[in-house]
Amino acid sequence: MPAPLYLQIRETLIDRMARGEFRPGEALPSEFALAAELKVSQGTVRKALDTLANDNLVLRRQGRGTFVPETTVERALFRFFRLTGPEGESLIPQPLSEKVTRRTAPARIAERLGLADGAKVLRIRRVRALNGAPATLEDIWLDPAILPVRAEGALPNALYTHYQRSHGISVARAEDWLSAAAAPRKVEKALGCPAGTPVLMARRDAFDITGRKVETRESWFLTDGIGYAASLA
Amino acid sequence: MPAPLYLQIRETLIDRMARGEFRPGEALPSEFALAAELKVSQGTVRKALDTLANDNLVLRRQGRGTFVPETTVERALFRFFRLTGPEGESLIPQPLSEKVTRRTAPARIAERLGLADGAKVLRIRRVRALNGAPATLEDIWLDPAILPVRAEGALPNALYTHYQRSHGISVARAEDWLSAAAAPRKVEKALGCPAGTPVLMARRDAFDITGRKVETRESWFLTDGIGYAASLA
DNA sequence: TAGTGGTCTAGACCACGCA
DNA sequence: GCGTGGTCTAGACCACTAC
Repeated sequence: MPAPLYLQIRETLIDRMARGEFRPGEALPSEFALAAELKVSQGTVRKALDTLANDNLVLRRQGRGTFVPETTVERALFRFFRLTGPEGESLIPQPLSEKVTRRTAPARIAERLGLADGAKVLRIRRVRALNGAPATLEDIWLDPAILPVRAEGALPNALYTHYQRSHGISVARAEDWLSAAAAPRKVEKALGCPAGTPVLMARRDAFDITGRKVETRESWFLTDGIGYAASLA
Repeated sequence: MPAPLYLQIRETLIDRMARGEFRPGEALPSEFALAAELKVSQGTVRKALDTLANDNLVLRRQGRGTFVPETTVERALFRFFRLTGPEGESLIPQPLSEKVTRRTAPARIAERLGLADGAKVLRIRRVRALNGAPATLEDIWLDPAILPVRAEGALPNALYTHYQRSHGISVARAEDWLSAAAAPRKVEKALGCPAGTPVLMARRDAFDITGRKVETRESWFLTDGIGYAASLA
């Protein structure tokens, strides 16, 4: 039994976005144009576009068109940066330091990125401040075959924007796994907190629009008046 | 400008579910029956039902009908209990102890429940085990005017099932706010962990289908091989 | 004014569950 | 076999945007 037409069209459109035929910020063809091209009714195209809009894979604006989302700094920060104040106020992280290194993947990282044992990967280690004080240490691990981030030159605060602009990779979805731990030594040093301070530890896998894993990271957060907001529906 | 028809119908259906006209586990009238009753086309009713299904407020099953979701134990546990093993394996909490008390609301709780300062509330304090060891302490705060949970008799493991069966309240949505802390004394005592153990602290507000806040809770989790799973789309 | 997505309708046929 | 929701089509009109 074949998948419904509208789901086939959905996949077609995802493919075309992924291979860069429709680029971030650009409008897709109109519903009628797509319907004519794909030889289905406009209603079927609409249903496909609705499911994409629902997953934040396209942006529909009445009177204007259907757009491939741009990973703007604001979007990246609000959608994928979940640390807020106690009443849910957004916080804006301030970069303090960052360093890109090429190294052999630790076993757990190689596994999470689906690479062979001993593969070379890139690690971005960065420290950011919240409310003026150093509060986050992030180790971001990348497969250079997918995201060959260059070590030279400062990276922007919103990494996902950089992935899209410089490497054509749009992060569409992420899965976080949170636990509490005593700050490891590297966190103590980076954030200047006392030995054994309880910190929020987050493991994240991030995926592009085709569902491919493009990043894995390990982050540590000082949660003094700060928390990770999650919504369950 | 009035809201679109299908949204008005959505609200009508939510109202009717909330006032118990359609009960959990029961089927709603068919699309055609609703269309005839509400004097709109079947397609419009369908669109309303689709938005409800999308928010998990109804359950659609081809060939059978559209159902008001029952908060089964499984559903409550999988949807609103987010602690998993490192690979995302679900864990099933085992109740160890629980106590319901009536007391004056602490200021922060009164505020979160929208009650006057000094109002009387119910507190359920319970301890549960994961993987065989005590791992969670939960303080659940209720407005007795909404959820007059009785102190006598054991409560089921899945509280939200109890809210629905015994009080007609269906929890539809929750917002969690997570931070890390050194275990407070009550957590040390309840879970038997050493002083100062880092624990995951979760603040939750839970809402019914009409959007009314029906519960607030504060939980502490030992995260040894355990984490809180969150999905960002 | 022209073109876009948003709403609403009407009707056909399909896939599924059940008696 | 019948009733349900799921898919697909066709067409009308509205609301918003751009020119």
